[in-house]
Amino acid sequence: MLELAILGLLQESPMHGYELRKELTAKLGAIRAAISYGSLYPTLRRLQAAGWITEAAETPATAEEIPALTSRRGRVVYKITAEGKERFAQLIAQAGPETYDDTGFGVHFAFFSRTDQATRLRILEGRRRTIEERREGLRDVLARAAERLDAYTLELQRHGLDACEREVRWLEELIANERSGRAPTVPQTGTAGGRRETDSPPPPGESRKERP
Amino acid sequence: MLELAILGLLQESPMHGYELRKELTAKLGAIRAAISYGSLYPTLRRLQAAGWITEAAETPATAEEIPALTSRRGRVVYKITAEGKERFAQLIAQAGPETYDDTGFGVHFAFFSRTDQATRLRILEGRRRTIEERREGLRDVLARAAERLDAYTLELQRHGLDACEREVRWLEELIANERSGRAPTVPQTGTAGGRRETDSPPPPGESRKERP
DNA sequence: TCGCGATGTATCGGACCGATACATCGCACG
DNA sequence: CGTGCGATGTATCGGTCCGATACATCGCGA
Repeated sequence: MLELAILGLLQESPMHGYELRKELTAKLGAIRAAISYGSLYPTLRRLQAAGWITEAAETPATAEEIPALTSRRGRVVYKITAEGKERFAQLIAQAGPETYDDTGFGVHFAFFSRTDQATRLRILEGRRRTIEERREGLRDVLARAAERLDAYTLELQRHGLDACEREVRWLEELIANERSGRAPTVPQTGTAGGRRETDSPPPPGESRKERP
Repeated sequence: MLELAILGLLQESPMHGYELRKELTAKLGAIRAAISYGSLYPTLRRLQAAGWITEAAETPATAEEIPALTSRRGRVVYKITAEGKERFAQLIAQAGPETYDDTGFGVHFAFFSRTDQATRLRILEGRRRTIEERREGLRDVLARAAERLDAYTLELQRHGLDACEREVRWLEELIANERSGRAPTVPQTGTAGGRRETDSPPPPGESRKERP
């Protein structure tokens, strides 16, 4: 998952670790708290070893005369390679079961603008399926095992069930929009009454050489 | 987290691993998919080594005469010890930062009927704080960095923000109820219009059978 | 009788987290 | 003037948990 996210972000521009973490936090803030350096740096090393990213020298020109003194460590800027872009395209297109759990779906969704429409639709429907199953599980417990559980546990299940129903509706909207070729705009039920006028559908992205 | 959940469940009745997993899935279904055996069994071993739980022989009487033949492995039933109950009480009362993340809060909440009211209130307020901070982070991104992000990422943030606002409202209800000493009943906005008539606040002890 | 799905215990490699360490830079405050 | 502190920045370590896999038993229907 982290691998996919890093490859996706570096496709937008080269970055160093700290920056990557901030961007990651901004982009995935809705689904996870913050990426730990304890997973970020080892992953960067792994990606570099695999040849998907490379170090880009930070201040390449003006090579200082005295390199030995006060060995400045400096920032390490990474950029994606051609192989890395291929890897990203492959990861983004193939959908396993982990594509539909909370984190996996969030990461895939965050890069939907780099995903072709057929894949987007497949992922949205897979996610809907997953949430519907979770929802059915919760309904079962509430209907069949309610007397075994205390009031707090029941309230937790109710809240979870509500969240599932809400997410299914959200996914339905997105799927409908996707089918009709519109931008991912969902009628705002939330806070401010005003709805955003997102002006244009994202040009259906780099439509890779998917078979016509 | 798993440790706390196991200790809590075994306090209700002795169980073997498979059963434990099913109960865990039922009780925590709203917050996590299913506990992996790859973490369950090692944790059981750890808890046993620490003396919090012990093996309870499954078919103690009728010791078979031929123990060497066809060495039946059989189920391993665990029960909690007195030290285990102390450990549970200690874990449930102390609140660190991990108490307020999604999983941690869910596990604590699922055992609220074994938690005293002051601790319940503290945890609910801590959780609200955490979600409010997440909400502010999302609002910041939506207000300040919207033009940097694509339509899909924005939609993800909006959906996340909506979930945060919803959860804060839910927590407000629970906190209000807690303060007034009522049972954890939240006015149902969801599917079926009927509201449950939970008759009494659960006496802070083990109040098993809830409704008659 | 044969197979198959549910029950049941167990391990292994890997992903990710939280704590920690350490170094530099700019700047506010005394 | 210095000095301390928060932001920036890279890095490691131990531990928790997951997903895949293996293997054995039991009941039941074809």
